[in-house]
Amino acid sequence: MRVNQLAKLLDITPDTVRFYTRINILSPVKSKSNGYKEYGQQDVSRLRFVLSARQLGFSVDDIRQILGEADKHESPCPMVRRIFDERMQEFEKQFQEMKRVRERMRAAVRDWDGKPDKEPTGHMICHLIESFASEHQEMK
Amino acid sequence: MRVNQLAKLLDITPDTVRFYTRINILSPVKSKSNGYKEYGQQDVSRLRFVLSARQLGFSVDDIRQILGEADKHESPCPMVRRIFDERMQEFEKQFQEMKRVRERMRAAVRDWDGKPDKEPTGHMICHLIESFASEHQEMK
DNA sequence: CCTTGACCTATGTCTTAGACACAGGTGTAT
DNA sequence: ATACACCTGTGTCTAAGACATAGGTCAAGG
Repeated sequence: MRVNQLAKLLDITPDTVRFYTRINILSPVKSKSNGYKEYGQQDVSRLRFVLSARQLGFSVDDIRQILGEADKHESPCPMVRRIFDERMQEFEKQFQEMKRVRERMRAAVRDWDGKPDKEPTGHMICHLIESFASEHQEMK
Repeated sequence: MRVNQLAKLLDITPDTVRFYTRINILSPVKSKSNGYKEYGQQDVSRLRFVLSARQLGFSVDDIRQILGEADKHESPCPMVRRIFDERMQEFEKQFQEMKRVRERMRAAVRDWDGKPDKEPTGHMICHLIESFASEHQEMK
């Protein structure tokens, strides 16, 4: 099984497969005849695992550690729980930040709807952005 | 005014100021005596503008274009409105994706709460992740 | 046998918006 | 003169792939 076939099987791009190969999460064998990488069943299930973990917010580096633990025949579950708590906290923080930005963007749409365009002056670059900023948040 | 002082004034890190300097958004003059960069009032207002635009979801490259337009004494407002619509669409898409991930993470917490840890087997790396994945989404 | 053309491959570089590490400079107190 | 805290510019690094490039493979057709 070569890179393209594996990618299609799991509905990802060949570049993603190549990426995981490059960082040694997948270990295909190099064909002697043409240098192409041949992926086996082991790679398929490893990659499936990687994709599942990515969907849950684990970083690629997290996954590397988890795989390393499993490769030593030790249960990765405690590590998984611990890392997951961290990632979830970080994710929540980012999510709340995105919610704030989203509200700000929506407020800008409302604010700009009736306003005209203007030429830049010596102390104004774009009055839309600058007047919105001075109205909607404290500047120093 | 040097990098640290400017950073403190606008409540950002010196590295951020250096970054905008490196990409020529800010243009301090190099002191002949010690090679330090001296920022002027122009840089302060430019940087203030950059920060306001960043808060609204514009990319640094967007801001570069907007500044370029204003530097040519043309109104950047039409460009600003156009780019903003794009960014808002992209942002919304990302936001919805994050909402989905967030729900998935919460479901995983509930799912894992009662489950025990397990040793990895030949076809299971971490049963928490893998059983969650097979229950909660279609795999191929 | 050769050649076209479609498709495939591995490798190297690029991306964002700064953060970090480093080596050395400045300036004040001793 | 020296010790020390703080400051500076420059160079490198980050995450998770996407993209560009140069070349290889293989079946259809001449």
